[in-house]
Amino acid sequence: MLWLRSCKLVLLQIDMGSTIQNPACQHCKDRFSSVFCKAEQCNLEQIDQAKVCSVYKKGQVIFHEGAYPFGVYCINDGKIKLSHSGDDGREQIIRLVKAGDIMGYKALLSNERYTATATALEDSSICFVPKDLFMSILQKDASLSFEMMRILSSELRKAELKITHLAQKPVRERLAETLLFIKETYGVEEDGHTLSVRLSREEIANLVGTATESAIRLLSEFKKDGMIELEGKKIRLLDLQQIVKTANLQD
Amino acid sequence: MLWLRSCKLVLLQIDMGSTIQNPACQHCKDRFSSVFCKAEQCNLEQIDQAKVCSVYKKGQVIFHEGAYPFGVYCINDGKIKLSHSGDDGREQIIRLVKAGDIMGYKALLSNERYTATATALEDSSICFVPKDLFMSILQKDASLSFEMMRILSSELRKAELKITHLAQKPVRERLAETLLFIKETYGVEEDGHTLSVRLSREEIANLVGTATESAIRLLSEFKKDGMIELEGKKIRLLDLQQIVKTANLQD
DNA sequence: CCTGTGGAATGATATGTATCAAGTCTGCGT
DNA sequence: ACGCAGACTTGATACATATCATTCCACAGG
Repeated sequence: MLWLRSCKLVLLQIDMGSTIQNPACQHCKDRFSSVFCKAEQCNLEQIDQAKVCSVYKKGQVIFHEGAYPFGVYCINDGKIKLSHSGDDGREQIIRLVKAGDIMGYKALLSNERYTATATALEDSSICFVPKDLFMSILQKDASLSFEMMRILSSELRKAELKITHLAQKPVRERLAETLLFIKETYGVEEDGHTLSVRLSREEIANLVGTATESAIRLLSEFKKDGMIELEGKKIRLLDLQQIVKTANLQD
Repeated sequence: MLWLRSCKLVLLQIDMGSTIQNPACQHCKDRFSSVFCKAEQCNLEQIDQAKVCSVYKKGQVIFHEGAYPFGVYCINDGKIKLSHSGDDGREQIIRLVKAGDIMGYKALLSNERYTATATALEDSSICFVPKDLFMSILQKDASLSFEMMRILSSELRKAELKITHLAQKPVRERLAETLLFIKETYGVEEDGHTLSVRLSREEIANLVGTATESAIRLLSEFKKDGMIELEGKKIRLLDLQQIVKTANLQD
């Protein structure tokens, strides 16, 4: 019983991430692409004062499905996955989050518990803005509200498109689409081809919505067809045109 | 060439719906459940003045995927389906809209074209609020903005859940879930069992995300198992507990 | 009344994907 | 360097679901 409690304590510590010197929002390299770029200057300063910036190691959980939200998270640097865990334990990746993005706003706005778990895909530095402050600024700052609505609308549009594709497209097309989506989201390395995230095959499968083995098999096929190149977790998109064609995108 | 143009004119006329006596928002039976209930009184009056209420017949299209939005629609009475049409022409129903709900806000907020088509499931009376007015009120009225964000968040949550289920659950479970969803949305008739919408088998399939024949077959099974009763397009949910169990809902 | 039409139902069959079961590889801690 | 656990890969097989074809049925129009 004793070890259990101390174990929990350790976990808690891990979950908090380690607090680092707070970098000023005004100097954040993503201040022009983030939501907050729309906020009024005075509000931005308030956020800057109140926020807490932490570093999370790869694999660490930032927040858990079912937990109550106490604020929003703004990614300073790094890559995060947001995922639902289905009834049978299989996870479904709902969103990929990058620097400048915020997360955790949905639960906050609808005043419910988190419906997804946020996990760091690599070491990441993340700012936390407390609920009360965020909500009160949202009340006063129309352009921030507006930006939030824009983001929500855009996420909703993407989600609805994903529903349609999940219902109507075969795994092969969805996998090709997912590769393009990863490229859109996180970009490529200097060579212009290698995706700049390292995802496990299981994660790719959970993004596509299929079994791990199916994802592996199709990736091998793509490789055989010369569309991609595989080297461990590195994925190089060689023939982009062919991938787009395979994805069979119309809308 | 001439007949083509006149044909288009006729279609346009149909699409507009027929304008009727504008009922006052203040007397709308759904004014307490709609988004606008949160709007400040003065703004509500403005909306009331500017809105145009029209009647659409069953099967009529209110707006089309790909068209530009000029305002939001608020359902006064009736039932609407919102659907994507996939690449192969099959439609995916993404939302069922009822009295008091609004639609068309997503395209408006993200300033893009409609990504879905709205079709009346039965004769419906729908109010149209022009874009400029809606947007300008949104700028001033924080509580309306807030309510919009709440709605968007909630829709997003539902969409993400649907993604997970579509990826992980078999058709049988999704069909049961869909029946419950229809009940939640539109309710039942006086007998307490019969769903109060008439949907074609194809529409049910498009809601579940499966082939029409599969939906039909499973509905027959449900009937054989005594969970439901079928009579043409009427569906009676007899054994709710069993349906919930079949849906296998955990989250 | 017949007849045509569109939705509904059912059966036969094909096929994509999941699942199970071995293997192989790889990185990591000792 | 070793060995071990976890990730990856590949193959064999089962199964759910889509697809195609046919029949049935209700209903509207001539």
